[in-house]
Amino acid sequence: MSTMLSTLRVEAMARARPIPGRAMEDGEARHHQIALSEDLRTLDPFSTRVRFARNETIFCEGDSSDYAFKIISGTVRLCAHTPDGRRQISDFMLPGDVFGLMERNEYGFSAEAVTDVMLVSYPRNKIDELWAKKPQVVNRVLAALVEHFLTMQRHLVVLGCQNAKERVASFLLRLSERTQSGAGERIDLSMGRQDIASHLGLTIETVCRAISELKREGAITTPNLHELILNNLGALRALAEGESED
Amino acid sequence: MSTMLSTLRVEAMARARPIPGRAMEDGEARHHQIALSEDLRTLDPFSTRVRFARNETIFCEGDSSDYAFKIISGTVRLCAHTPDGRRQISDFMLPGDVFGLMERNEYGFSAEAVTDVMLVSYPRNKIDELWAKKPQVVNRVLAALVEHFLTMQRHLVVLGCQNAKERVASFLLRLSERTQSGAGERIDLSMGRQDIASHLGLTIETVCRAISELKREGAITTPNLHELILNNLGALRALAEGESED
DNA sequence: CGACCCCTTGACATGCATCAAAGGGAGTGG
DNA sequence: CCACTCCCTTTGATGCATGTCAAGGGGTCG
Repeated sequence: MSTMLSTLRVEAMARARPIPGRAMEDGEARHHQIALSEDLRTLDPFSTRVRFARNETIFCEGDSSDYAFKIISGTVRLCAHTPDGRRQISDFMLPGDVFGLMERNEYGFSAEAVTDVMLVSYPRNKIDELWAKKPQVVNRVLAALVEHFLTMQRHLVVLGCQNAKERVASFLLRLSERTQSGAGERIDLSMGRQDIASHLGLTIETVCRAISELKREGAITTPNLHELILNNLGALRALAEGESED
Repeated sequence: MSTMLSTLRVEAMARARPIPGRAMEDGEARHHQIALSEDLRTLDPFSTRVRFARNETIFCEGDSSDYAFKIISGTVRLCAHTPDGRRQISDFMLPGDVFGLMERNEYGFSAEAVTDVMLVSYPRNKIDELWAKKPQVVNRVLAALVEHFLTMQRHLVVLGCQNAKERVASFLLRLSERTQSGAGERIDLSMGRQDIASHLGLTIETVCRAISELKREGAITTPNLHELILNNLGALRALAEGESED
């Protein structure tokens, strides 16, 4: 009952299944995140609001991991840089997301502001104190880690198995699931095409062509550069989930 | 001191730095794994030895996650299957490795025997009881999760940024670091070429060609199909870590 | 010895990267 | 308010790395 990871599983079960398939998982992800966010709120007296401008670096891989961050507004990219200048964006963080929480002494990746962002920073030592006092916080952290984990695993499949159009479809679907849970269609594409490319292991040109093709097929519409409408979720899912659509 | 994640970080620090660069990280990974393995040993009375034959499925994605496993001997692949039959091997598990530990109700991936394997299975509920009694076990699990995490992140870079030869070089280096920590050269390539391909997001032919090319260049030697000698670690590292080698 | 399975190599096809240039959109200065 | 400029996106032309298809090679097991 009050055991450690079992609680995590109870939490996951307690949640009524909203939609079958992937959407459910994201629902759980958000659920855990909200719980975690609540925990962090008790640290508000020790937290600081920080602002970063577009393209500013929040921290670098290897920096001493003295703070965890929660996003108030804006978008952040988490990325790894290789010695020869290539980079891989492992994920984007949106408002409400927490990052830098599960590091060792040093951050394992860099964090950069995609847009102007407002963050709350929580000092490491206060976080440690918090979960020394409240063991159940550890469960939430574990839960969040496991979710993050599944997300990365899905992304491994994207990078390992999918072609350009499928990758873009996967990306758009996940973005839509993260922002509106409903079948809502309008997506805020706050990151540039180059960032999407770096996330999907493609070039900017290939991303553009894939988007254009989806537009031509009527699956999506782009009212402007940073906004996008999903007209045909079914077609996108067929692409993203690898169903042959003959 | 006896706080939760801080302990994890103390453990990581306490370890003297063995070798610079990636090897250090793997050293820490092994360290955590050994600690975790020790914890599980207290569960031995409840554990069962299980044998699986080559290519047998240990569990499927979606199965109820009633057991965690530790490998005694043999190799296991963790993989995701897509509806249309493609698959992505997220990682290989070697003797000493533990898997299935951080699942929710259901496993998030499938596990299959690459070779004949001998496993120890630990019942979920006993694990829960263990870390209800010994909170420091949770730290080890967290530490292991974080390590696993960094591993996946590095693999994201491999899949997102590297070409075929670089991928194979990365794979061989990691394998060598996991098995012998020294500059040892002989690697046991227990998995088939097709499995390597599925792990690296390539086809079997491309993997073969990359290996052949590395052989031609003298970087490696293949005494037989399932054994491989690294002759030139420097060249392989240059490839894997993306240093321009003009 | 033969059959099977997997690996290896070759020939060819193609999807994506690369190179190049034109097309918006937003901010700035006249 | 318009024109200019800059930055990013989009589209096109071309080349290359890797996928695909096909044939042969080598080891292992019956």
